[in-house]
Amino acid sequence: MGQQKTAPENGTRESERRRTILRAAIDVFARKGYHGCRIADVAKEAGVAYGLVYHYFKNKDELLETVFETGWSGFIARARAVAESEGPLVEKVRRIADVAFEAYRVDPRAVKVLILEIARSPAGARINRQTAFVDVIRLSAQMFTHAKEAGELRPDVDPLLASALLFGSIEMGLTAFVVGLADARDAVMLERAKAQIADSFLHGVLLGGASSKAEPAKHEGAKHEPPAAEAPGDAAPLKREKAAPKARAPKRG
Amino acid sequence: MGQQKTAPENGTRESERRRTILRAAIDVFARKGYHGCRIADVAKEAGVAYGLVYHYFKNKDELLETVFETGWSGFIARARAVAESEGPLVEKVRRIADVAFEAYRVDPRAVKVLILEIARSPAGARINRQTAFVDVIRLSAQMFTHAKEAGELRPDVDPLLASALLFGSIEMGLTAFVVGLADARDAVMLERAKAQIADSFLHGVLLGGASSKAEPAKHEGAKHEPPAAEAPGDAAPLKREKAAPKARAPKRG
DNA sequence: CGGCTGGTTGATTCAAGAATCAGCCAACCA
DNA sequence: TGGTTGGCTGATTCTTGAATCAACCAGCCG
Repeated sequence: MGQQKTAPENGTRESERRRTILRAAIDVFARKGYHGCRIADVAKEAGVAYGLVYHYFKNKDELLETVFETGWSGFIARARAVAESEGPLVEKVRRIADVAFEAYRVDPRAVKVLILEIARSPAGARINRQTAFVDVIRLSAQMFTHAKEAGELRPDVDPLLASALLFGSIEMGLTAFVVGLADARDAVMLERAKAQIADSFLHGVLLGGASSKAEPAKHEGAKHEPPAAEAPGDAAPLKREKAAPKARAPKRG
Repeated sequence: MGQQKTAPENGTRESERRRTILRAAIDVFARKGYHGCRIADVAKEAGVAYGLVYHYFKNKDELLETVFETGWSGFIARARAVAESEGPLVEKVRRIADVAFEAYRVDPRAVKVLILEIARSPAGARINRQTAFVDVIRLSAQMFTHAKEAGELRPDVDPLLASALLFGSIEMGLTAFVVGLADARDAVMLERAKAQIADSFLHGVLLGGASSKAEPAKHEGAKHEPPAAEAPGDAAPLKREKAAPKARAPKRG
């Protein structure tokens, strides 16, 4: 019984096929959404027989669950590493934003599924999903608690809420890209969005508030001056044209 | 043809029954999620025959759509009113947070559905949903653009992104309650959360940043001192116990 | 009173698609 | 070479639940 169905157990002994299917699932979910696609779609995308999906995954739910765990565990591990590391809060917040945006840059599809399908979705919340989501927030809440004790935070700031706000900002920032509100094809924009999220969260948006002056805006030593792309003609340089994705037609044959 | 099926037309001439069904739909969606419930559930909840649902709504999708429009239109109208009003940005931001939290206080179920089911959900994005969501963000982005021109915003802040962040914060703040991370039964907590969201967004969370000193923290003239409930023992006063909601068992008879 | 109208009912129909299963085939071993 | 194993196949079965529809009933009008 060194290898039974639906259980890869040891991460390494994971069949090539299984991974192919998982990848296909991510792509299909990202394209049509969990409910909007059939197992057949996943199988086809993976170039594999319908039945094989069930060889590797107990059912459709487990498939989504696995997609989730795969993607999420990576993120949470990195986030945890940052949260539990030593250093000033300012730095940590920036690095957390980093982690999230880097994940998006590397695999936007996966992030899309995570954000759109899993993070919320109460339906079939058989698994952690919510729990896992809540975990990161708790995790970083601890970070804020420590920061507060160290006098880095305003005393009237609630750590749990601050944590929720940080991730809310990050999530919505990413959502803007996922949804096409902002152009995701431009790496510079991702970079700027990331920076602004951290900055706004830390210093607020008001003119009066300490601008990034107090801190080097970038910890990569790059531009201190906004890039030329910053055309002030239109006030929303992140905006762009985008055709709405075509939804599947109603069933009627 | 003064009144054909599935079309209430004039808001006022809306049959009592129709409203009952809509209400039931909100409750059931909030409890089980859109995909997790059958029309039969809605009918039962409304105390109405199965078929009647189809008398008033073309199909399940239209039902969700209507729930959405009903709830959302109210919110967007208020938000727009605030965004387009005169006054300092600080005030506007606070009032927008107000609108959102007030909506939640009045009808948490409806807000839950809006947040969990509709705002995201790419599946069946037949209608606006996303679009509508995007609209509010665009709307408030204009507000930020004006504020920026008026010199109220830091120059390096992108209006569109700022808007996304504000609503991201609000949404995640509410989500914390929806999900049970924070205790929603306490009006004081809602009040505090609301205040902190606006404050953090405006001034940031750092100690160095201008605290709410520059502005009266509350525009309702109420408590300037945090209530006694503010036990500093645990660093996360918003936390509370909560049993996980029971999910429907897997189909297997 | 008897027939018409329109809201109401819920059993029946029907399609979608999840899950199963009987077996195929390639590799490997005796 | 014949037999065994196990990844793999995809037509078939079965369940679920959306949508339909024929009949019902209450009020109303002629």
